[in-house]
Amino acid sequence: MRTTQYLLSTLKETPSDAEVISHQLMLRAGMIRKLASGLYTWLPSGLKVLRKVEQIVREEMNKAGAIEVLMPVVQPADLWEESGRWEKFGPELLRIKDRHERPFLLGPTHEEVITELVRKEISSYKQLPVNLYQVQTKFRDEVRPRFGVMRAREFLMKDAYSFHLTEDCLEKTYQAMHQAYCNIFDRLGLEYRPVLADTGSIGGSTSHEFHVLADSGEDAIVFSDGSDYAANIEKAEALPPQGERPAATQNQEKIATPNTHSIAQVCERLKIDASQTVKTLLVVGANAEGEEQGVVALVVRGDHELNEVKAEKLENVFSPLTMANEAQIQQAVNCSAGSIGPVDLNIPVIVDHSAAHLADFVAGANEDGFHFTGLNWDRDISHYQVADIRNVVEGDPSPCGTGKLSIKRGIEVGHIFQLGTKYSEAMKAGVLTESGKHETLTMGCYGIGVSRIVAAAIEQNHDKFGIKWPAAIAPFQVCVLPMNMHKSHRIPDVANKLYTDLQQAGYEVLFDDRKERPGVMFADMELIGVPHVIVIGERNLDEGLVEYKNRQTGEKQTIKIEDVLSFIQQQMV
RNA sequence: CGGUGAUUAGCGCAGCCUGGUAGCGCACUUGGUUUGGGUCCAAGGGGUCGCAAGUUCGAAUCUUGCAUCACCGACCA
Repeated sequence: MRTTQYLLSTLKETPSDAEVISHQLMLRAGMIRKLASGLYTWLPSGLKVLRKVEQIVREEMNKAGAIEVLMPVVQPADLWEESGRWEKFGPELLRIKDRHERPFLLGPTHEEVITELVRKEISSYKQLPVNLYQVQTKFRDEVRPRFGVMRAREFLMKDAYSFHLTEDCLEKTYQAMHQAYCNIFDRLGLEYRPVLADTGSIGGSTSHEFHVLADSGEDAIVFSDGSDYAANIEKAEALPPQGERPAATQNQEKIATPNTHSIAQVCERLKIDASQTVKTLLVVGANAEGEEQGVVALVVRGDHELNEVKAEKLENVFSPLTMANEAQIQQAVNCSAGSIGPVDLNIPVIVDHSAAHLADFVAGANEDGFHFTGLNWDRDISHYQVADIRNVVEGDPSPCGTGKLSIKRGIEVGHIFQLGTKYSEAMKAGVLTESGKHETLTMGCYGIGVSRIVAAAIEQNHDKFGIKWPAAIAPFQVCVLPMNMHKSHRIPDVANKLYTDLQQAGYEVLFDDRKERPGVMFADMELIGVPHVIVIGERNLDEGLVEYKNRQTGEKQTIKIEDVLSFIQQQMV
């Protein structure tokens, strides 16, 4: 491709609303342009990368025995009413009506559609198992789209759905998908980890997420240093502290702490560590039917954080987890949020293991401007339950029993679930077994965020000059940069020949034939991240040489013109 | 959905307080200059100042409403 015939669209300045590096570089390198909040146009270079990721995903899915289909983006509401998600899905689901006022939606996912397909097309156990996938545009009306295509409203996703008669069979396909995902991320050349994950609102039993490791990642991933245990922090269990709780040595004492609302302020005033305090959070409670009812107090150590996923799984806590509002707090404890404590509450109190292990601790007195010191469980606070409701922290013992936990950031790029019968039951998808009995299908589902991978790859592979594409997904493999081409005949002759030769050898070559200064060319090619750069200048031409520069390593060397093709071939291996 | 802020040329911004001919840098066009790391000089094109209403002789500027966008938080298969 000649740059003069191409839409290069690089930017010198960084657009002000791009926060993360991948978003900035994708805009600057001319890969994407924003159309509206969370909606992006893919420009030629961006699309080339997107298609490469897509193709690798497709090849590995096919290799793993999955079969490609393509389902509509627009889906009829009645299917979602059948599965119950028309009601359950929040405002993230974009609902639309057609000209006949019939309700439809833009698909954020395709469980309903695939289950509808399978219940019609598959009727015998002989047709099982089957694993169907598509690469399709999804739409989720995110409350707050951000970070470019990393969290866009419209995005490209590969989603696969498998159907089985037995759990064992599902397990096999699940393992095959796990392996396929590892193959995909290996081929993409990204540093990634599969981690244990929460199944979230989708339900089901086993689930793994695949994370690309990057400091800018939105998820916290925990690792054991003594085993290969890895989990999303949402899922990682905090083990109860070892040994007996220390004995009480202090008496309960109420002290005045005016204008002291946060744990940090309390610690400052009392000259104590946050780990000797507890914080008490009020959340909306739930009755036996899971409907909103009253408020519940959740108590964690002052230096710990509430784990919302764990909390909303508790029976008497409303899901999704909702913090009590000011009116509810006033009604329940008659003080403001900064002064709540577990003493003498007439609402359910759920205490984290670590908080329940404290002796002589500090907490709010349920009276504005006062705290208790010297508190002790059972002696001062009687009615409470103990549960795991906090996030693990660096150095906690690993739940697998070996090693200590460390925490890294990750970008979720894949998620695989064993769904079970949640959708097949609601939508009556089953087959006749060998014995002629009707049996409900067991499902798995497997997603990969294709467009998100592009951003994640940049987060992990860039420097101050621009993108450093992994070989497998670079938009071009080689670029040919003639220095001051218009001033001589020799240079365009050599450049044109190299361009043609490399192209004929099957490489995607970007030939910068613009009448630009060298600096502009270098800067643009580094920004776009072309891995192999050939520079043709008068300087080396007398000796029949051109310069080669490797984008990844930054190494430069001169090579003979007639060796360029074989040299590049060598570099690609 | 709450809090904050923004909206002026393709991009980044100034002007607004104190109403009076709409500006700067980059980009773009033309000519020259320079030529192995984002040259320099000159000339030029491009804006119903987010939308609507109001105040005023006169509104980018003051008032009100609306819209869009962003950041923080909540939210999130």
